[in-house]
Amino acid sequence: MSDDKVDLKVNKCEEVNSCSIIEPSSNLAIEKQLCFSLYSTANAIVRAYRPMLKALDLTYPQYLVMIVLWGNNGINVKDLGQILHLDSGTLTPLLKRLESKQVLTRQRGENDERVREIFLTEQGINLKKQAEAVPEKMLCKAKLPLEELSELKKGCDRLFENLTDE
Amino acid sequence: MSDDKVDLKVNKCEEVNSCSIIEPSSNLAIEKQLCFSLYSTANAIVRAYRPMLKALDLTYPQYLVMIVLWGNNGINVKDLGQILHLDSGTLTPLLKRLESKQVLTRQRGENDERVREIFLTEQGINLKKQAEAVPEKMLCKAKLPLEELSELKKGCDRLFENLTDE
DNA sequence: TCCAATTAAATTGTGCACAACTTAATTGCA
DNA sequence: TGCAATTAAGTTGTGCACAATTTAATTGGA
Repeated sequence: MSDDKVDLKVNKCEEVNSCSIIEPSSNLAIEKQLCFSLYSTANAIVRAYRPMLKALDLTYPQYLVMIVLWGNNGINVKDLGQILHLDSGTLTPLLKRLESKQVLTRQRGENDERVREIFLTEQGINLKKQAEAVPEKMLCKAKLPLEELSELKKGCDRLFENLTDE
Repeated sequence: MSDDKVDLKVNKCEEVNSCSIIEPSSNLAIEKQLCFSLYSTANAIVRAYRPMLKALDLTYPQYLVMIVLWGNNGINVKDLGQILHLDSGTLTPLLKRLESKQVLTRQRGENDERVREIFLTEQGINLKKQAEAVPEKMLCKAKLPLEELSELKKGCDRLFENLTDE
């Protein structure tokens, strides 16, 4: 039975000539799906960060929030969410956990009581020094030339844009 | 509304191709961006699948499991996990949810009582017909040439391998 | 043969990610 | 000016992902 429509096989539609008709096994099929590769790689990235970030007592999403704050101290939840593509349902509990770790505080906006402004504590500011070692370690783990990583990023960004703007 | 504050360091580096304010090393900055892009794109993919899979009453990880089963009916949890790069802590509850939806059954291996073999029900087998429409819709949403999607997949696979084999 | 080591799943607990909804403050316009 | 519409954040509930641990079955070597 032909599986050629069950999977988003990047190779399938390439031309009628190539591969998909030859081996319609579902195992192989799933290995041909871009979405599955991207999903698995994102999981692998979070796994790879985990031991490095453990020393900072941060998860990967928490690390992303801290990176934004190191450059935008006092940012509010909405703007933070626009940068990280996350909503308040994700950010509010995450920020509360970071607050309980004493790396930031969440203060009400003076002009607008609805807004929460996020400020780094001294501890949060100091964490940046340790964090600066992380990307290098990650680059080591990736074991790919910068040019290739850069191309990969461009592809992800283009796909993200297309999936996001409707 | 100037977005250049919102359009954080993490994104600035792509144009400058050199260091950001927060990250002194250009290489590290670029690398960091890739992980964030990939992570955000994976989230966007799951979001994009959601409305399409809702008609099948499946989540994206459940859909992946079903794809494997449509090609490997009777597979056990360990082998399923190796294909999908997921462990029993993720799969066991997921499979129980699929079982409660009556699309599969989980049976003990005859030769080895430790093993769980997963079998599709009639309902599960029939679901494949509806699922066959999904990949094409996804391809539409991606709005990118197949050649570019194929390159993107190759990059993800290479990165996944490097992050995974230690 | 026996029992320690290994193996396959399951369990427990934490932390996202997000849909759907609620709460409360602000805005705008009739 | 008053109040409906909008907005920002928070809440609730579901379902992953995964580390760490547990349970139970199987294997293998002394």
